[in-house]
Amino acid sequence: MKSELLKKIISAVKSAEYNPPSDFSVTEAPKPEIGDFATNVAMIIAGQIKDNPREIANKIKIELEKYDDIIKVEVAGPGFINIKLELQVYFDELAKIVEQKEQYGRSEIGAGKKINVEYVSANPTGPLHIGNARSGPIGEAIANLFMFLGYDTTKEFYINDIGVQIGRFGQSLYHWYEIKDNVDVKFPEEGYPGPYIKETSEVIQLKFDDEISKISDREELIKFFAKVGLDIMVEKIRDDLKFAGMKIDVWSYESKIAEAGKSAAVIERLRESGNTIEKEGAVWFKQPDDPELADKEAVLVKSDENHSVTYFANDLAYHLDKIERGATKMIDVWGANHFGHIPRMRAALKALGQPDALEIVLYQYVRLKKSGQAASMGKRLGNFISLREVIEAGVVPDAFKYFILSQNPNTPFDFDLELAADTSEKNPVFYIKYAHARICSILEKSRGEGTGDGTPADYSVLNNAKEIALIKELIKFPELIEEISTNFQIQALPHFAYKIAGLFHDFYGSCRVIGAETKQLKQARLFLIRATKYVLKNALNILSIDAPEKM
RNA sequence: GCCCGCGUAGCUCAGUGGAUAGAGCAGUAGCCUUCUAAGCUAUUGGCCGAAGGUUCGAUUCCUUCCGCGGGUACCA
Repeated sequence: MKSELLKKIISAVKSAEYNPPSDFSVTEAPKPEIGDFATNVAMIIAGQIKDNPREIANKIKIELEKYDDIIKVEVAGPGFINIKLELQVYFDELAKIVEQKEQYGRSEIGAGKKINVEYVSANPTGPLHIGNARSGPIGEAIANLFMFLGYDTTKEFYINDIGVQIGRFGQSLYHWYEIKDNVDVKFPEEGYPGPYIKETSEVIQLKFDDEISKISDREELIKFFAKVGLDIMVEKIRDDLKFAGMKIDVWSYESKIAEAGKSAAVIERLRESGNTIEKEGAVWFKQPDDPELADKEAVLVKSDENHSVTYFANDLAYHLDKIERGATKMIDVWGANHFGHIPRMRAALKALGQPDALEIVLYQYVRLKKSGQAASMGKRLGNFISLREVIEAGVVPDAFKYFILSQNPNTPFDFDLELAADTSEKNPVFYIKYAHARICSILEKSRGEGTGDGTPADYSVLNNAKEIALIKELIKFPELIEEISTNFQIQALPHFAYKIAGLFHDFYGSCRVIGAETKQLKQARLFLIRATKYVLKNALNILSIDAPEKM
């Protein structure tokens, strides 16, 4: 709708004999009484040609008034042009929602394209805490959104099951076994301090009693503890995600990428194309010829005795693996601690001929708030709140998702568990769900009364301001979805759903549907609330939030 | 030190080069013989971190400073 208006404005500007500027805006008018849309085009032109903006606006106004579906054009303030459209334009769009039903807002722009969304990917050295869990709803929603736009979408979790951290994890678990024979043994210096480590170690000792007794070598035992501990943690993470209503399609293991020789192959490819150097006993990624890549050098193969491969090299191999599996675009949802990883990944992918394949959505870490003080949280710090704790404390999964998704991923936030549990039932998500349930209830009560598919309603009886306001908001849905698919500002979607719910509740309060004054009005309103239901349901589906028929 | 992000109501956060800066929670006062009161109505609350600059117009863009977080690993 807005894009059509944009075309008309450009052509009106031309008719008024001005050059349309490239960067003017068309926005919703600040108040419905003023108009539907407002544009600053005249002021931008005025700035360019040093002329009076109101005069320019008046000339454009004359041209705009020639369009049939524009009923009022006004020049206001310093040179805004406020435009009011024929209501029929909105009714036509409403008819489209009713006609397309759950398909409204869907598109085929993604047809034939494959997207891989990688999210959570928490280190399997502990349970899923709300820092990592923040990426869950974000990744889930982004993946759903692309699916909605017709992309073949895969949701993926990458498990970093090898490397230094896993070694420390194994040592930490082993410690609680070793200490039983030797009370003086010290906890590993960079071990994982959380109490779950001791609990997990005891579970392992009990469950794998036989196996443990057969291993005598200390290093082998540590490896054993790491391996089974890892399986336990992955299972736990899987359960927790499921518990919170999130569904991962593919679980990929770093070890499998490495064992399949994919990391070695990537390193070899980079070597052949002249993108590596050897120094200090290690192999580095380096590309001094390209000014963009020149300072992005990073180690691929370590100088240690095993010449072990870095996380970076494995991650590169992993991303190429996703491309090999068919992904035309990869979206990674990464925590802020991966910030430093971005430039070298981009640089190396560019060197490998995949400069545009990777999009990264960065989210800031959640801080823990206790008695007014906020503190960083992490597995290595040992002071975190797990996702499960949050849910068990009374924050229902849908409320958690809404809470996370309604914020810009790039904004850090402070989480207060008690407050969250306390206010969970007051979470705005219920306001949205309630709107959906209310609609379902009305539709149920009026079943068989002209809501059938083939009955076109005469929408022109909808002339209440609340009805019009609701329609005007509903029809923004398709453009909003497409916008988010390019800017990843997912928080706009929950806010949109909330606004729809608010407009509906408002409408509900002053307009009767079943008891409407005339039959025509009742029918038109039934169609209006059906349209509202489709849009709400689609939005909630994308957010991975349940849309209940009853509450 | 250097690089990136953030700083908006008591709390948690939206928002934007434009016309009076928003929401939830918290507070105050009302509304259920009527399609679900998980709702509605009214109301309190802000030098949009500070100072400069660009602009017809800055909370938004630029510079400096302050505060917080992250990065600056042969951790992930």
